Amino acid sequence: MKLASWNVNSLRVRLPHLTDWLARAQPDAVCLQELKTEDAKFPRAELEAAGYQSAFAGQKTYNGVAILSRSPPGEVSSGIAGFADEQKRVIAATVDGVRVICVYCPNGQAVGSEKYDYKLRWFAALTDYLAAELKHHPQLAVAGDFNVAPEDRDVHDPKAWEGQVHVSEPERAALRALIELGLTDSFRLFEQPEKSFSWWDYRMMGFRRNAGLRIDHILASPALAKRCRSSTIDKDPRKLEQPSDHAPVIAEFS
DNA sequence: ATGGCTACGATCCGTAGA
Repeated sequence: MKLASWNVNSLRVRLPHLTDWLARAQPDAVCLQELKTEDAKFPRAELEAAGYQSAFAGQKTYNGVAILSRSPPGEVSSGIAGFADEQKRVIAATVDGVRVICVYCPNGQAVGSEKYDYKLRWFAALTDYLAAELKHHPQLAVAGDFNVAPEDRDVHDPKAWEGQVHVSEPERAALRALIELGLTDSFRLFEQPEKSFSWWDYRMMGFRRNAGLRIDHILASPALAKRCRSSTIDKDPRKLEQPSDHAPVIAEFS
């Protein structure tokens, strides 16, 4: 099973890139974030024509998540059970026997802000939710935009970013708490190039300078991690005209 | 120098992302 995650930063704008990429990369399932579109405008037919079924939870302008899959998605649910949230950031479905949970974690804006507090509360709720999901689904993947760079090697300039949102210690601790449920960062199961990132700022020629962060992750449960055969970041779509600021991340399972 | 792009929705800029 080839599983991918991609923050598309507007599904409407990125649909041509997405369908081209699906045809080329041939994933079995894809988690999408930042659809920025309401459900009534979700391009279900176009994606079906590309060979993918869709489960989605969208809203106007902001957020929005989807899971695309070649096989029919089962047991679809959205949101975090027990955590009331207007923002559409989580959708889950069972695909080919794997519980796939697609997440768009809050940005946090700035350390100490209201949005930062929300980010930390959201992570705590997600951790409780995943603990319960893991009990029911030994084969489980959490894939998405976590908006946290786990370690300094996931940051192009750790000194410049020190203490900032996306790398601050409370955020990293929140991600660690989630990982300590028994999840594995699939990317780090394998030797990787130095300075591997999944997001680059649109400004200041961030991509050309490789001034990026690795904030998009595919986490695997113990049983699923054993099946992981590769984990990569596909930078090619970031090179196109009018790209998303994120690149797709991919993990393959036997 | 705290900016720099991009997308959105409603304009002719503000909000948000990261």
